[in-house]
Amino acid sequence: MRPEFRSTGQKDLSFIEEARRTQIIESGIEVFAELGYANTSLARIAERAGISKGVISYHFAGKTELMERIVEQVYREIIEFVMPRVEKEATATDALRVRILAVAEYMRDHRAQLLALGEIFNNFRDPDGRPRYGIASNELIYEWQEGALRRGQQTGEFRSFDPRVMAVSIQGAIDTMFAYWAAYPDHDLDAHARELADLFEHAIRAEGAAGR
Amino acid sequence: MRPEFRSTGQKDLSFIEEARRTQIIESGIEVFAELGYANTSLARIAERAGISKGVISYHFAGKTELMERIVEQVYREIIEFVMPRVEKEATATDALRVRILAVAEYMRDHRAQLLALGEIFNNFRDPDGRPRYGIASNELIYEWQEGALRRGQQTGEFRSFDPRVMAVSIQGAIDTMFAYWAAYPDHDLDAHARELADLFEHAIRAEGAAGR
Amino acid sequence: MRPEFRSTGQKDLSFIEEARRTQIIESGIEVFAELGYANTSLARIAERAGISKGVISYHFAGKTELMERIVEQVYREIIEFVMPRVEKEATATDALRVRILAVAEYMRDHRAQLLALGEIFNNFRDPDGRPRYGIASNELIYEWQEGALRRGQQTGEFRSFDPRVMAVSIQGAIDTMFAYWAAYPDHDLDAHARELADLFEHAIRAEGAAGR
Amino acid sequence: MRPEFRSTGQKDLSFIEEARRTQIIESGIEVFAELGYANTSLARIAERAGISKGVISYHFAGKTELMERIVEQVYREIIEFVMPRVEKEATATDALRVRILAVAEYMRDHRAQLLALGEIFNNFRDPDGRPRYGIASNELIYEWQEGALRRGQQTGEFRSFDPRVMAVSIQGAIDTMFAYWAAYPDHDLDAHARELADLFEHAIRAEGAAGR
DNA sequence: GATGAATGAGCGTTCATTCAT
DNA sequence: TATGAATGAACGCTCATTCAT
Repeated sequence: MRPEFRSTGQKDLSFIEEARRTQIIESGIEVFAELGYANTSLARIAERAGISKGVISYHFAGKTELMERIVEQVYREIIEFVMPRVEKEATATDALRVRILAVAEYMRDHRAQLLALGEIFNNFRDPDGRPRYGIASNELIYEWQEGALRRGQQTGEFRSFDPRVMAVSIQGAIDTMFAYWAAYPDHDLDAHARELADLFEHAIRAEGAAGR
Repeated sequence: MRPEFRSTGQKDLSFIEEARRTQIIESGIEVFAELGYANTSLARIAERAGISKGVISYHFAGKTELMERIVEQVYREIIEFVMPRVEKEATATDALRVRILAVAEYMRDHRAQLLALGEIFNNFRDPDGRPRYGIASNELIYEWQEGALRRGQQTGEFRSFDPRVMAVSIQGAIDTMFAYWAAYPDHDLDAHARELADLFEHAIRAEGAAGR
Repeated sequence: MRPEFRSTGQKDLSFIEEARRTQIIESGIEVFAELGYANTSLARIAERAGISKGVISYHFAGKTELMERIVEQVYREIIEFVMPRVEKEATATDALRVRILAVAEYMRDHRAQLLALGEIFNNFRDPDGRPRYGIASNELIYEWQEGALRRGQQTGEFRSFDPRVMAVSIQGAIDTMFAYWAAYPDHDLDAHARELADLFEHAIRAEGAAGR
Repeated sequence: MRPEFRSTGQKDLSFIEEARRTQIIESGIEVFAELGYANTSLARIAERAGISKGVISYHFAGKTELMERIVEQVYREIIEFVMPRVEKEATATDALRVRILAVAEYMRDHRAQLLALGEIFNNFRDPDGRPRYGIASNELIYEWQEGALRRGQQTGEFRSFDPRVMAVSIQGAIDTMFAYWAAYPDHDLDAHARELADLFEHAIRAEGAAGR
């Protein structure tokens, strides 16, 4: 049994331990992405990683913890990629456009990560049957986007609309863009992203404002 | 075992047979909706229907066929509900608005059906691991919507944009509306639908056109 | 999945179902008796019964239910064998003697049953780690024996002593007799039982009373 | 790996080695007592001891040896506690009484030790499935007690009875006293022991002898 | 038409043990 | 001395499917 976390925190994870966990997480991402949630078993992940099945149970408390770590890691990666780019923008309009383009840019090199994230998000349930993640996990994103939209409305940049519905729709359009590209890898992701940015620019700008 | 071949086609399904299949499909929809794809087994569906497990295998070739029938039925219901309403509209703009509102109206009374459809769409895979449905199954919808958008562009009603991306985004926004409402049942679905209609009206109308 | 009990109760268990359950219970008794609690698995019980492993899970809710059924059945058998014999006796002294002899008689032909019962009694624990049975399950026996002893004291047949301690010790001596005989099958069980009856007769009779 | 052979015997166990073994044995006793045989794993013992799992395998040949050492130690402790007290008594009657009282006294402060001993005694089996200990391990005690009883019979102190059955029953009554008290910690252990001494005094004394 | 019964593969998990460091 | 890491077998259990009745 792997020792529990000690007082000094995660740093106590040895180099080897950390490497194995990373390896298992990456194999897990690949298998979730390729085979889907229902066909992903610890045995298959172990096989992919070239290790024995019990190793996963040694490094993770269970399948549950492995999935949580996958979600955590991918989520963090996305945010760390997207947020700095967005925060550089001056206007709310530009921030929204950059957000869409940045996510698309991240997608291009992290197809498996996002597929795995989706599989787990949509399917992982607690023992009582309730979704562990699901759309409710987007709450932080919704709130952040809502705030940005409200500010755009206050400056007069944006027209009047329900910021929550708009925030939800923006995220939905981004997710849909990914799903579409994931299904049709030849689809032009960047062009799609630019179209999406245009779409929402037209959708939210104040009535009198000129187009780009 | 139920005979495989019948000379006169579906009409040979006796009344009892048809009733059983309907009963099983409805129970299946409930279970998929409540427990999710990974927790839905034939045993649970049979339990819900109050029948023996073997009955399902008797009436359906397997879990696979049951899921296909569920998808078929729900899909057909939606189309039969939405299309007549859409086709009554004269302008492309109104048709889009009505489409969104009609789907929302359907959602209100068919939460389980749409949840089940989503579970199967997102998770059902062929033995080789490839998705059976997935976003590619929206192709017909995309093409229909694309055509409508193109016509709007030709009449000058709509601005210039990529009709495929717009069609995909419209469908994504509708799906997202459902997922959001399914997670937050107190959410005002009709208001959301109206906001969505406004959103896309602004997003697609020709530059000089007036708002509503 | 085996259907749940229905309103009309156990009689709904079909003949085959009942036969299989009996067969599995008997195989379970044999395996618990031979290999001990820790070495008894559903796989070994199935192997002994000559059936596939899953059959047990089909007929019993789990290992837990199987063990409960074994305990129930053996317990009931013992009581049904011993009680009628005891109740025929007139004096408390004779009743005690007959109880000991009757249990010994039962033991002779039900070694495996009693070994299995002991294994489960001593080892079966709830998920929280607390013993499911254990000595506390003897409470009914203790109370019954205690009552008989009290009556003997009231009639002046027995001397003064703590009836609970005596009841516990009688049961303990009987259990020990079984364990000793189970370990040394050549040991003379009947002679042991008679010695035990004498032992307790001397131990409990009123001071002035004559020996046998 | 720890060297197997040492020329000078046990004294070669370094102080640290001895301390570790003691620590592991004590943790093992606690875990066996609390969780029972089937739920006791080396991992849990190591966790209780606050050491890595491999350490146990380093200091003991395996789980087998650890259990043997636990049995040895507890057994020795009991004998060292009880025997000197018993040997001080002059009459066989008093020796028996003192034996019972002394064991009860030991129990009071060594509940875990005796529980662990019982778990291992009743469950530990050789790879071939046969009990390693079991009631047969009481042989030395039986013989010693048998001898004492025979001497009492020769001096005319005791009546005629089968000394082996009596010895087995005495030990059984003592074990049962412990089990009962272990299950009901509020039970008055000393009163129970005194009752037990009275019980056997009445059971074995020669017919004409007076009570206490 | 319908069922109860059975199967065998696969699941996540636990375990005692081994071994390089 | 001591450890972390890994292994592979076995565990209880669930599942879709098959089949005789």
